[in-house]
Amino acid sequence: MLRSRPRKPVRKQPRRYHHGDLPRAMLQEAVQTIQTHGTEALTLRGVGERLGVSRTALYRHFADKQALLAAVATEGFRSLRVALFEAWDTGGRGREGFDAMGIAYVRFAVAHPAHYRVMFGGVVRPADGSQEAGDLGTDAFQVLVDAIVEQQQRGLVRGDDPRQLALYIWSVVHGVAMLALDGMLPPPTQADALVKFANERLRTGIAP
Amino acid sequence: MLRSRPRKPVRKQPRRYHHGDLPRAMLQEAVQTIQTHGTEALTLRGVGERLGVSRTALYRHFADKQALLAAVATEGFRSLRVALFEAWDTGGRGREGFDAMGIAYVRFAVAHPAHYRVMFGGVVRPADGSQEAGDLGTDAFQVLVDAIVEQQQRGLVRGDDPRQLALYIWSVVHGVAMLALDGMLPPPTQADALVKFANERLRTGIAP
DNA sequence: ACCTGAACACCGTTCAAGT
DNA sequence: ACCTGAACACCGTTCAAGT
Repeated sequence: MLRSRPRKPVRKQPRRYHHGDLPRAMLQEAVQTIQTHGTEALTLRGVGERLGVSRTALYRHFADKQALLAAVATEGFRSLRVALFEAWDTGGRGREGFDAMGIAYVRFAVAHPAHYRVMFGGVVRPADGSQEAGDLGTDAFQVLVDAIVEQQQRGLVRGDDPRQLALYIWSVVHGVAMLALDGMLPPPTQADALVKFANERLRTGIAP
Repeated sequence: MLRSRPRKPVRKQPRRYHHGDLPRAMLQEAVQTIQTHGTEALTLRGVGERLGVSRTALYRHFADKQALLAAVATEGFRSLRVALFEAWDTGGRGREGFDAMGIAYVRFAVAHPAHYRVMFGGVVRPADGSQEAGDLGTDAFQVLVDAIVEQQQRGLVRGDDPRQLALYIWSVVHGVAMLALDGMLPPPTQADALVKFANERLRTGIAP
């Protein structure tokens, strides 16, 4: 709608080979389709059509639709990892940066809801090519673990196992993100408010 | 596999009308199919076939596949609400019961992963008949809010807005559940361990 | 009212064939 | 190697017609 790029490029010339990086083009198309029209609107035939390529050409680069979705998930984890580290780093690598990380996490999910669901929606099975996605998920997770360790060294966080602390905190932001995506937090700014509240509770606990 | 019930009932008689509660039968079939073979294996044609009913008969009771999935989600929220209240109530409606609630929540998700994903996977859009599902989600949520209020009255929980506290705690258990479903917590017992840890952190906070 | 078969449009995927 | 059209099996959904 907001894009001026035409959906179906009209070819007056006879169909020619797609010179260039077709796998990358497919991935971009898939990500964009999911972002603007939802995952259920993603069809291999549509991707090929919009790229001016035959339907079966895609199978040269991705084993099947699952593999393409796995690549989409991988791309998402890569972006998420970058966003998290940036928030942590520019936030001063302390209490403030950590809070910024939480906000950045939820904002990423809210800004790319369908993409986020592909990353965590169970579409990517542990069986098929999701190992890469899992590793990248671990990479994003590692940013969180590192941030915790650094805070522990500064005496900002208690000395529990940083991996378990990270799992706990990931659970919180992931949970907030999912609730936001499911519309459980009516006003859109409510998500930020909940993250802020969650950050406070994470620090001081709920005991009176 | 473990069931002895035949997949495709053989009818030697000419097809007869399905006397009985077809909507309920459909819902049960859908829930069972999702539980045992995954959501992607759920097809209206298959449901009809297994029920000994024509494909189009289903449309008399559910507008479309989305509506059937919405009913599945509703059923899930109902079960979850029961499981949560039971854990809270038999746990003594105190600190122990509250911890039991958290464990019960995650166990429900782990025991019915596909069903849980239908409830929270965004399949049920806010647009179509998901209002009932949303209301039931609110019902399950209310159990949590009530538990918090009761603990506040007993001086077990600080006097914050119980609704926001409930959202926060729901985020935690929901996040743990999703991570467990995505296989981020390798050993299966790891989920229980994380919930236990989360329950502790919820009480005392992560500040040193 | 409730159910039926036939038909439509649309998928993912495969395959023999082209350059 | 990379791409193509045709074909196959399988969906969700609609519709005129039966009881």
